[in-house]
Amino acid sequence: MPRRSRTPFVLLGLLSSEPMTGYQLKAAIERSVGHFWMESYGQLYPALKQLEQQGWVRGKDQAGGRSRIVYAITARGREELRRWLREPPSPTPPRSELLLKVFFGKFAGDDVLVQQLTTALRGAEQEVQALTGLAQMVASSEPDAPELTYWLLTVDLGRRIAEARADWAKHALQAIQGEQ
Amino acid sequence: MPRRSRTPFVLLGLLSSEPMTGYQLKAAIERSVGHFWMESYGQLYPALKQLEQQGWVRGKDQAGGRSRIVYAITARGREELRRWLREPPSPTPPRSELLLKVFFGKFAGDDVLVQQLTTALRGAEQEVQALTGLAQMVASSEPDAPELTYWLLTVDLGRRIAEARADWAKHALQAIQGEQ
DNA sequence: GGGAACATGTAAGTCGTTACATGATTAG
DNA sequence: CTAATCATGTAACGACTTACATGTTCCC
Repeated sequence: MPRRSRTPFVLLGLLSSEPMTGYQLKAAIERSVGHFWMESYGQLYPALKQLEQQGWVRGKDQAGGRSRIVYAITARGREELRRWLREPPSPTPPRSELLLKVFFGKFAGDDVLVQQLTTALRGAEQEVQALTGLAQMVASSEPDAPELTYWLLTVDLGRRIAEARADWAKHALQAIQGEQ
Repeated sequence: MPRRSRTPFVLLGLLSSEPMTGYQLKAAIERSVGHFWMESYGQLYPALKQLEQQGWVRGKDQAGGRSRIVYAITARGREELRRWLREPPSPTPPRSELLLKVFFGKFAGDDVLVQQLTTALRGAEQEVQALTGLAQMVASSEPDAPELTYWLLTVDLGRRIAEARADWAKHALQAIQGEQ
């Protein structure tokens, strides 16, 4: 059984707050869940059409002017979103290219590995910075938004994982260099 | 440009140690890098054929008896592996279904979210246990293997991230339940 | 007038999983 | 003899990315 796409549910989730066009949905994804989820137009527009066929959203062609289709979630759509939210997340097969390069590190020499780990450390530290900054910015600009708690939680997991990666990279560098 | 498959390099990496059949490679992947990487036969066998066409591995048909093709890495293959090991890992687009469910949690009710987070906490704790046990088992059974350091490092990142997820889940549960 | 942003979509191609098909060998 | 393991592969399908194509509207 092929793993099911979660694109429809991202769209339903965002349309639960307010009706939007496909283009606006793309922007909303980047703004709100962009730090842990992304969609391309090639996924988004076909998914919207399918959602409409299923009756989970309704699209209104804006008459006159620029071509625009504003999509709104239906009662059925809300129901299906709630059903999906109750399901346990399907386990993602873990894949880390960095770890592959660590594991086979001996075949390229420890200097290469040190280089990779240093870059990874920098990257992880930058991500910690970026997510910390993001959280502060949004928390101060929209301190009363009701969904703020949930949003902050999503940023927090990203930050904790980035911190774990940074700590690990430091540890790994010590283990490699200390051994030489 | 489409993202390049890393399957060939996993195979090259494992064949760097010793020649193997496709079937043995599958088992070796599970044993060694299975906690952060997996391959299916549907990827593996075609990849081996392509690697042979490129001259990065050489396959020897076992004459007589059961049909077996033992693959060995070539000098060219080692070169290409080293080249790949020097390249920075291509950034993986982050996708977390759990975070999606947290972010849209309000649409299903906090009780659903608590359920999801509790399951996630249990899962993360189990993973910490499993990886800790794995590290101890291998470290004690093969204490002198030269590649042990590298292997332990890969397990360690997994463990740290699982710990971060567990800590986060606890924090999230407090944030949700404390708010009610 | 021109460039940025708004807006919708498709075509081609890769990646990857799952399920199926087939058969030989070995251990009990 | 028979079940597990060893062994190789393919077909079908779905997910996803990238690049392309096209046109409008707003702001300077």
